[in-house]
Amino acid sequence: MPKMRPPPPPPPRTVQLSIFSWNSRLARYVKAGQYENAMRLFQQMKQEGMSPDKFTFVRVLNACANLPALEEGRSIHMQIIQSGCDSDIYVCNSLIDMYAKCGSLEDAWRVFNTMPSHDVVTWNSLILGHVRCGQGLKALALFQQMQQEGMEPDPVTFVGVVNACANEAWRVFNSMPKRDVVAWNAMILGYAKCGQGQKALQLSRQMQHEGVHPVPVTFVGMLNACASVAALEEGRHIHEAIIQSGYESDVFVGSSLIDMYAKCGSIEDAWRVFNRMPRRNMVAWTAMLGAYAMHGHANEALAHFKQMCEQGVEIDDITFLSLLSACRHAGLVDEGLCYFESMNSDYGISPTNEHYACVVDLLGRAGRLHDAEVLIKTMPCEPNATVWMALLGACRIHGNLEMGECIARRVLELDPGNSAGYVLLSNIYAAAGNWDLSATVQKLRLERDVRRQQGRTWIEVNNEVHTFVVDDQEHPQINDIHAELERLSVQMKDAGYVPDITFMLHDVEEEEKLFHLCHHSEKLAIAYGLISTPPGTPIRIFKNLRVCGDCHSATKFIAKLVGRAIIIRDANRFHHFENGLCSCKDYW
DNA sequence: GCCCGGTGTT
Repeated sequence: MPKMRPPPPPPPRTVQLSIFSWNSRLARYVKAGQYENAMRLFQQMKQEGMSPDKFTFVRVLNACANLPALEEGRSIHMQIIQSGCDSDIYVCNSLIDMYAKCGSLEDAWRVFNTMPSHDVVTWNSLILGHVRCGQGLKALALFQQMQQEGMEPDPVTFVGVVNACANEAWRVFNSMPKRDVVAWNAMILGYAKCGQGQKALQLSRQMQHEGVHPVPVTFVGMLNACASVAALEEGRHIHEAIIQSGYESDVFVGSSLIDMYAKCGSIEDAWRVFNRMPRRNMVAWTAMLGAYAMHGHANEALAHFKQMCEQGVEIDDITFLSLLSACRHAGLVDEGLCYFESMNSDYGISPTNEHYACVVDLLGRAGRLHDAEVLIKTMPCEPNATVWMALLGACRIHGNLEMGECIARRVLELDPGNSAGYVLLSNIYAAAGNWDLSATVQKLRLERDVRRQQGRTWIEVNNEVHTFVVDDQEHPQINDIHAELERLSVQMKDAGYVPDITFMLHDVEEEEKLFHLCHHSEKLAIAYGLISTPPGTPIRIFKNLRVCGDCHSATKFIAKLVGRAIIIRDANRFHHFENGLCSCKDYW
C-alpha cells in the first residue's frame, strides 16, 4: 500500500458548495489516482450535509475499486440503494467493477442479476473481473453469452478476451469488422506481456499501416516489446515517433521509455529521459531505481532512493523490491537487511514472498545460507516456490549438496512444472561429480514432461535481430563467426585465458566439453557483433538465461583484446565488460 | 460520469 498523503485542504466554508463543485473535486482526485483523498472528500461532503448524486457514487466507487476497499464499497452500495441511485446503469456498472476489482465476484454477479438491463460496459466489467480473478474460461463463456443475448462486443470486451486466452484473441481479432486503437492496444500489450516482443512490434507496424494512430498506451506496449527483445534501435525510432506525436511528457510513456532504455542496455538514455521528464511520479522514480539496480550501480541506486525520500516521492512495495535488488546485485548485505527491516517499521509496507526471495538471494549469494534458511523459517506467511528457489540457487553457487537436496525437494513439490528446480538440482549433483543422480533428476523432469528452456543469445544489428543457440549452424555468416572465434581464442590463450570446463555440467569427455564451450551462444553472438559492427563501438548482447561462467570470464579477455565495451544482459542483470573487467565484479 | 495502459522478484 502506498504511504498516506496529507488530508486534502477543506473547501471554503463561506459559500455553500454546489454538488457540481464537490463532484468535480472528487473527479480530480480520482483522475490523479489519489483514491484515499477521494474517499476522505466523500466522507466530508456527507458530514457537511451534501447528498451524493449518481455522479458522486460513480467516482467514489471508482476510488474503492482501485484501492481496493471492499468494506467501504459495500457501505457505499447500501447508501446507493437508500438514495435510489441503484437504477442508474453507470452506477451499477461501477458497482460491478468495484466488486470485481475487490475480488468479490459473487457480489458483482448479485448486482448484475438485479439490474433491469445490461449494456456492453456491464458485460465488459464482468468479463474483465473474471479475467483478473484467473477465471479465463468463465470469461470466454461470458463473451459467448453476451453475443447470444444480442450484445455487440466492443474493443474493451476484446481486451478481456486477449487476456483470457491468446488463441481465442487472435481468432476474434481477425474477425472484428472495425478494429479501433483499443483493440490494437490489447493485442500489442498482450503479445508484449507474454514475451512475444517481435510479434507485438509487427502488429504495431501493421496498425499504423492500416491508418490507426497510436495513443500513449500503444507506445507503452511497443516500448515493452522493445524492452523484452532488447531492440534498442527500434526503441529509439519509437522514441522519435513519441516526440512527433507530442506524447513525450506523458508519465506512463516516460516510465516505459526509462525501462526500455535500461533493459536495452543504455542506462545513459534512461537517465536522460528521467532527467527531462516534466512531471515524475513514483513509477518513473522506481523505474529509474530499477535501472540502476539491474546495471549493478548500487551506489547510485541508494542515492536515488535517498533523494526519493527527501523529495517526498511515494514509496511502495515495488520501490523496495528494486532497492533490495540493487543491494542483491552488489552484495550489499548489511544495507539490504537494514532496508528490509525499515520496510515495515518506517514505511508500513509488509514484505511479500518476492521481497523475501530477494533477501534470501542476498544472504545466499554472500554465503550466509544458514541465515537465509532462518529468515525463511521466520516468515509470517507460507514461503512459496520462488523463495525456496532463491535458496536453492545459493546452494548451487556454494556447492551445498546437502541443503540443496533438501530445498529442491520442496521446490519440486511446490512447483513441479517449473524446469528451473530440476536444472538447479541436477547441476548441484553434476558439480559434485555425481552424474548418476544428476541424470536421475533430468529423467524425472522428462517423465513429468517439463521442458527445459534452451539457452539463446541475440544481438540487434542494423535493426535486425540475430539469434544464436549452442553449436548454431544456421546463421548465414557462421563460417566467418567461427573464424573470428578461432582468431580470438589464440590471442586469448596468449593473454592467459584458460577455458573453465566446470561450467559444462554434462558427463562428457573433456575434448567434447571444450568444443561446446567455444560454441556457446554467447560467444557466437559476440563474434558476430565483432565482425558486423564498426570497431570501437559497444556491443550489446542479450541472453534468456544466466550467462555461463566460462563465457563471463572469456568476455573479459575479449573486451580487452578488441578494445571494445561488451554489454551482456542475462536473465537477471547487466554485465558491462571493459578493459578486462566486468561491472558485476564477478559477483553475480 | 462506468469497462482497457506503466515500475519489480524467480
